[in-house]
Amino acid sequence: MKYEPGQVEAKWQARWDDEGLFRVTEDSPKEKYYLLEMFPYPSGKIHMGHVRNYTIGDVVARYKRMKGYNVLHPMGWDAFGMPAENAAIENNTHPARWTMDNISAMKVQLKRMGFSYDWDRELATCDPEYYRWEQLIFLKMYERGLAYKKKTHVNWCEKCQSVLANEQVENGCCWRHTDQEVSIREMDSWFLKITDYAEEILDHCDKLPGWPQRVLTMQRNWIGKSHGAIIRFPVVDSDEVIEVFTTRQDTLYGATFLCFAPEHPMVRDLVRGLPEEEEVLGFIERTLRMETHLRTADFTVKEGVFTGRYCLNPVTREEIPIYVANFVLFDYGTGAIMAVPTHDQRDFEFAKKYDLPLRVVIKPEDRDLNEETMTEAYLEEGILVNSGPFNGRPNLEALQDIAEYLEAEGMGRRTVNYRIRDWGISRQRYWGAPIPIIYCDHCGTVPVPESDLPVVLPLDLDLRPNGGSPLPYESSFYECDCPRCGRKARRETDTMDTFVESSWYFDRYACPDYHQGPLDVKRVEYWMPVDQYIGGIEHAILHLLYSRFYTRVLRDLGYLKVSEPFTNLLTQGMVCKETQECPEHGYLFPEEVRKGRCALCGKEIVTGNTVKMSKSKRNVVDPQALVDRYGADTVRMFCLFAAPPERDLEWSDRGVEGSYRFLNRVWRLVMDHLEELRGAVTYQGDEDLPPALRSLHRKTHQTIKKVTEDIEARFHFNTAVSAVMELVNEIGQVLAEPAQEEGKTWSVAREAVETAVVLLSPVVPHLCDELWEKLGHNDCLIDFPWPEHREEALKAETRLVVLQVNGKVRSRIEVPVSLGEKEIEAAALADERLARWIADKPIKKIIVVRKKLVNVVV
RNA sequence: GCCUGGGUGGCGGAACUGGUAGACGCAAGGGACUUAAAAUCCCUUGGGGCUGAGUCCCCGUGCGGGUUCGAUUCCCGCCCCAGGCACCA
Repeated sequence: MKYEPGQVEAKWQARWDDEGLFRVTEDSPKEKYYLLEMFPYPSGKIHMGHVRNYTIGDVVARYKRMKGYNVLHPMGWDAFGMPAENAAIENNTHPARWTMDNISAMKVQLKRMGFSYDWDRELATCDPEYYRWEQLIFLKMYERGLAYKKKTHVNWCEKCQSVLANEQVENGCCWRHTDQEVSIREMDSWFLKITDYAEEILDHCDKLPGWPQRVLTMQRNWIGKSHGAIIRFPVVDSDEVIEVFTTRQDTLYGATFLCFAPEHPMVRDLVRGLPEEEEVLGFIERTLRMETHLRTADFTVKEGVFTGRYCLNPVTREEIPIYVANFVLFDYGTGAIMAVPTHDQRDFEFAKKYDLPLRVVIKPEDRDLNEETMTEAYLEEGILVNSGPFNGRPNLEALQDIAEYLEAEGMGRRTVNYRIRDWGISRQRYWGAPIPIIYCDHCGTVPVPESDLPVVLPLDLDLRPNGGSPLPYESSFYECDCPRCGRKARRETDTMDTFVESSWYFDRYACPDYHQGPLDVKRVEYWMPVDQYIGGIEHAILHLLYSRFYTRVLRDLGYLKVSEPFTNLLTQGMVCKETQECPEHGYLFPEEVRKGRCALCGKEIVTGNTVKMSKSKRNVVDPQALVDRYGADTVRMFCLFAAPPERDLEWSDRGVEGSYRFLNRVWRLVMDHLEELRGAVTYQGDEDLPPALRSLHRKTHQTIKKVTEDIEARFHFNTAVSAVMELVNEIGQVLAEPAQEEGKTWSVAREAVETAVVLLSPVVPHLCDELWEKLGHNDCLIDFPWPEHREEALKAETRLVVLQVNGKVRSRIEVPVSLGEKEIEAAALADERLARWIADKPIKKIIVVRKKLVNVVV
């Protein structure tokens, strides 16, 4: 009987479905285990990245279930977003239609992969039953001041016709349209106050031992906490005071000028009516037209313009000039800096360019610095000079004292500054959750009453061909009555960033059918936190940081008991493949290449580097085609076998063949000996065995131990699969040789074969369930307890000891396990080959490593 | 520039706490079976050396040093690749 993956897989998928095998409830006596993979955006087809992510998750889910946990393994759809709008415009369809069609198609594909999801908990974020609760949460955040509106300079993507959070800008371009430069616009936007939670989120980075260190490091750097001071510089001939943030108040006596960021609103007031006004405003306009990214880049020349105004250095009482400079960031600190050219390289370059004064205030212990001859800023530690009462003090020591002095004198205050900014969530897009706010000429900004939720996104309207949102043009949507005064009012037409939906979907999985509120506190308390979260490394900051923020907000709103959403995090690497390029036709899809030549023109193709699979490079493999050809089990196995999950996976068609061959081998191993195996009683370790069988029995239990450890401790499925391959190889060898004791042979073989099938079942569940049934079992393997190795079976009579002379391997001997160190040493010295190497050289030292190695130093 | 990973055969990778480098798989070559092919099975496969082809010798984990009886593993310096961040005051 041939292995027919198509038939086997259809049979078992139908059976799992019929039995509702993966449905879970909260009333199980078993301990809960919440396993989650990042939900997909319904783009139309699953890609290799999905397959890899969800296969890793499925193995863990099935393994944990077999280990006796009540496993929640849900799946849903991150269903709002711009691609739906773009596709809708292109294909003359509706985003809702496009999205729902994609969901159906991808659901079929996911089911075809045999993933063990509880589909009863499926949710789509574009469903009003989902986003109504998101709107409610927004209102509660608004009540608490966690959602607010402010004018900001925002990143604007022309293609999206939408604002991008700073975090969504990549290389100065939109993170979705990497060829679209981001420009700066002033706009009124809604923000969520993630900064209120920055300290807690940062602090708890230390309490996430189940997260990869590098993700935590990235998040810590993103939050960017620094201690410093805000120092007040009074403006000459004015009541105004300029506040600057600095972490280097120790250099305050050396501050010889001050710089504003071009965006700073104070600048316009300061220059009003001055002869410098025109030049300053011109400079600001020119500078702002450059994107922040480029403007502040390392290689950009530091430029600025004098405002014509001066302020007082609060400690030296000197009048110092005020500049506007391109390198000062408006969003960091106060948007203005004190410039200390002697001890900051940027300030130094600026001062040299505009011939501004320098004053050294820190000197190295062993020499003096000269302002006239310095060629760069002195950044090291040293002793304070020219610093009034602080002269002679080491600069780091004086940091605190100077801050206290400033506070005492009313010149400033100590402060903690964060790099992270509040989360801008306003999007001028259609396909998103409406922000539940109404603007009334009389009452101002009025929240939509809870009883009026959800504010439903209207579906029956025409999209605008240029890509902008139709909502501001749809009077039936924006026209409304003010909930306070009843007069005509206008509804907010911005929708929310889709990261809002993905910041709490994992909570909703606990109670997707709950209608009395966003979350059923009891059920959420049962499931949360997620025990294991699995997804791509590309979400290391944004999604994961927002989710950590949202979890705390929901906790403070009383919906959640936990602070951290994800106890353990596994970030998997990318799926890569080499590119293929035709000199004439450019990048080619794999199916456009025939025997190393372009299918279109016959020219020889050039094989390029191995890079992340992407449509633009055309180095993509469609999982569906592979599943059709080899079956889901083969695809699953290859994804796991080719590399450990955290590493990038290099795609190899040959490797897939290899996985398919192995599954065929397992199939034949069982089917070729089915009668004998079924007739045998599984060996229980209770009888004496001849050496070959004892070895197989030992291998069986070694494999159990190895596979369990590989999955449990480090998710190294590649080595787990290797271990089972070794076991299968050894079974094959034993069965190939003529057996001495038939009965015992089949008995031990049955134990080995069944073990291999059970251990492989999380990886290739269809094949294993089929073989399991053939072997005479009725239940699906997911309800079979994961095996435990028998310590007794691992024991051997002899062991290999490596013999070295001066650290080089010269011989190997088998010794009885019972031998002590002294006896092993004696056995080593008795070895002929070793003796040849020692010869008559005097033995200086003998090192015996417990049960492994003897090293003779001569 | 900074931060974080990584560099091991023809290829993907293994070696878990400093103890046999290259498990397992792929590819390649040879052989068996077959009219033939596919499939399957068996053997060889890091490089080099050798009147005694041996459970032989030398070299070998990016490069150069070091610690150690012993280093892919630890330390110092350097090179390269990938990802992230960047005038952070």
